[in-house]
Amino acid sequence: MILSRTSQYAVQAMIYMATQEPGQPILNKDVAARLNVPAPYLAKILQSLAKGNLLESFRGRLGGFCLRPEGLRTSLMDILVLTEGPTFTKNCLLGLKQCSKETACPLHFRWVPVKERIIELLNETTLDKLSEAVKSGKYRLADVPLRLFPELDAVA
Amino acid sequence: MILSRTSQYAVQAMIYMATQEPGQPILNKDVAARLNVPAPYLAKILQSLAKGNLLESFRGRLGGFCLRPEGLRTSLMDILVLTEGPTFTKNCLLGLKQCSKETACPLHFRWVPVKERIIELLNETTLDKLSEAVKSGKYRLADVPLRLFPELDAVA
DNA sequence: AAAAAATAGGATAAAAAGGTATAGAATGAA
DNA sequence: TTCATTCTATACCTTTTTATCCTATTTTTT
Repeated sequence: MILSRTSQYAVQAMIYMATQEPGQPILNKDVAARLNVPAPYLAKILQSLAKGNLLESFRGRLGGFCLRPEGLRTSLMDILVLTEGPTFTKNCLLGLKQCSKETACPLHFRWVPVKERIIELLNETTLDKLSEAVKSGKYRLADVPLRLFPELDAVA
Repeated sequence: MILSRTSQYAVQAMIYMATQEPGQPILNKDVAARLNVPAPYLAKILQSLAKGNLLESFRGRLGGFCLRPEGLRTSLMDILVLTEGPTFTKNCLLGLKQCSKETACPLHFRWVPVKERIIELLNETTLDKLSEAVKSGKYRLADVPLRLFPELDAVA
């Protein structure tokens, strides 16, 4: 309804990274297996997250990706601005190039307060909260239940 | 942020139809000119709105599209269910196939109340309200100001 | 120094969305 | 009837998004 597949994968991956041991690089292919998404595609996404300074990347043996030191404070907004573009929450619902308080589309004043709620949610929802939720075991991050990949439990 | 271009055009077109004389067919090309969108593309959209019973269509001379008799009560949700598909507001933010109260993604309980607000907005916002807003002259429906198309004032 | 393991990056392929073109069918008027 | 007008239907093209593949390049281990 709101997010591209790229963004969905990015958020899932970031939450997963946040559940892992800090500072310990995690392999792209392990994240991909855990989330059940195509590894080469996910690699591109992780690379762009690294370019955007949300992840660190290390090449070579013992390489991989991991959160930056303060990564747990990353908000959903931080991620989505990278994956959806900087105007993510700025556009008119009807697609008008100019739509502001002065030159408004007929939906503008109805939409703005709802949009504010969305923005608030994206800003206040951070990886530490989300990773705690996942670690509690009450929430699932991917479609396939964990138990179907017992070989990954060791990695986790 | 939320709507496909097809949906944006559909909503714009429906609002425009609602500002017109009831029962009087309006030409696709006039709507396209007024909204400044490609006419052949808009034609497809209007046809699908007609198939979905939101518009009536008439062929031949004096033909065109117009709202159905009770069309002013059409809500944004009515339109978007047609253009975005019936699961428009039903999907998980993270794209999980299964995401409900029982098997929730970590965003679920944060997202649901915001989504409820969006759904409420879409359901309660109807064409009569929106067309009144446009007819008041305080809101604009398309990017190009009306004055640039004086030849359309007669049509309107 | 060489081998192995990992990301980086560019080229490419497939699918979906956006947009165009064309032929056909219905309607009203000359 | 015939013609212009308008929607209908289908096929097609283009662009964007999603996904894959292959070849560097970097780093660690041997």
